[in-house]
Amino acid sequence: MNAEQGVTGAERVLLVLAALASHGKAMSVKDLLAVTGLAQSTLYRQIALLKRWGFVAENAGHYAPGPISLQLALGFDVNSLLVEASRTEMQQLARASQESIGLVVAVKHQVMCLEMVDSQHSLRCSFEKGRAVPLKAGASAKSLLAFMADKARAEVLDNLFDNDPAGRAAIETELEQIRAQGYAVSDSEVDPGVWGVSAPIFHRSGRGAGSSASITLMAPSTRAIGRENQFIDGTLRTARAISEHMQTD
Amino acid sequence: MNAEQGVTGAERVLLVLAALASHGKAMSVKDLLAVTGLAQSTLYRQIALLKRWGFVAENAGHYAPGPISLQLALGFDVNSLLVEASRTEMQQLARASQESIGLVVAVKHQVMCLEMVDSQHSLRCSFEKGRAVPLKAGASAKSLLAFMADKARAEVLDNLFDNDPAGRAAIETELEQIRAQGYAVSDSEVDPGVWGVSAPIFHRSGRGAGSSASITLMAPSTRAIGRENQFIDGTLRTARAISEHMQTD
DNA sequence: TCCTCATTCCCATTTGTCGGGAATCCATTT
DNA sequence: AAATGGATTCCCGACAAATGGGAATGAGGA
Repeated sequence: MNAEQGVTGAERVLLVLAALASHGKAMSVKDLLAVTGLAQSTLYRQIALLKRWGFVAENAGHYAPGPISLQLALGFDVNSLLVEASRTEMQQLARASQESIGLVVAVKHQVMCLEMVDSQHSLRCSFEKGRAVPLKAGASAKSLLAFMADKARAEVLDNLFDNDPAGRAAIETELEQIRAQGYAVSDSEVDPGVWGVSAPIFHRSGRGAGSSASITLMAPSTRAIGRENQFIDGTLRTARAISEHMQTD
Repeated sequence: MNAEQGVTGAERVLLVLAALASHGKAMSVKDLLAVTGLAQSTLYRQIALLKRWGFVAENAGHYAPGPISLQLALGFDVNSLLVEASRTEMQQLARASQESIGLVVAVKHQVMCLEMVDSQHSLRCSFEKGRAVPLKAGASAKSLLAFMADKARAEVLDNLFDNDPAGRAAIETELEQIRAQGYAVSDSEVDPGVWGVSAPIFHRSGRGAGSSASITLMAPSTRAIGRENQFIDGTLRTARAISEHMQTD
């Protein structure tokens, strides 16, 4: 039994990198101090290290991910079986539904978009590859939470709802229901006017049989009215199809 | 045993990440052991850490960059003043020359492509964003080496030519000449049939006034014949224009 | 069945890291 | 010009944490 909570040693470097990644724009040292909670001298040491390796770049006192990030992203794309296996199915669903389809995963306490096939409508919901939002609300987040490993879920919820036992309880029961029905729905839960449905992809990674990826369909609420079942159905079917690809490969 | 001296603590994590980044495809533990020179137990500890944070992903015993890479890449794009400042100029040069233009930087011991504007010809030279090659040969590499800080150059050359004093001496004098003329040229030096010219971009980052980025024009050797001066000229002009943008900001 | 490779554990040792605080720089502001 | 505030670097003793050797286990492959 490992006590995993204390931010120790090497973890501090990753803490800084992760902070830069999720912040979305260049951060000052002050920002980083606040976000990471590191001591000043420690922070500077980590920054220097990361800079030396090309993991962060500096612009006049502001820090952002460095050039090696591009290389990493390239490596991710090339090697992601999941994205590979999903692309075709996602395109089919996009064509059939005429709405936007996303492939999302849970990373730490965020839901991140790995791949996106946009709707052709001029009014469309979208999301960039690599963009992330808190793993807290919305169809994607709920679907991911519902079907992730119990321990991992507890860890996330402990963190995101530590000051809100009521909200915590509410989401727990909602997740229970989502597990029962096999998908999650949201309406204007994160962004007003956006309706979404998300279903889990199961891939047996190693021993665990959990899920940490989902397929999400997003549509303007106005276009979703009356077509909820069609959308839900298609999303479920797509997620299942991808799950099967992941088994056999 | 590690050839380098400075591999300490937190650096080991980055060592693993960097190895995955530059390898280009998923690596087995055995590969990583060989490349990083770490002890088995240490390596596994680093991998576990990186996995926990989403920096690496695993597929049946093979490791590759994880999803957070996409987020990092996004952050890099958004915040790279250099790329921002270069894009327009690069497009102009591409239009004028009808050849491919790349923006490259030196990262550790590699030359990495940050941005690329492709030629319209069906026979074209190209290079993906994020792709990297050894900082050893070719117009881009030589231009970067020639104009980088003395200490950094020494560090790279010490490393890449440690078994080849003759090659080391040869490139030193070549770099000398490149510094004098302000640009580097190559012909079939890395890839057969590819001609290239590369000129440095100067940006005063902090106190140092060195350069670590270059603009490179690449063309099939056959199309370069007789147009060398035109290409060299255009590349120099473009690099200078970008340098100026970087000053005034 | 034997051998290779992946993965996990244990533990004594030592090595590197942490962070408080102060000193520098630098660019503005007053 | 002096002062103010942020960024950045340096120093150093105490402490905790990481290292890696080795062995054990599991899974395939040949």
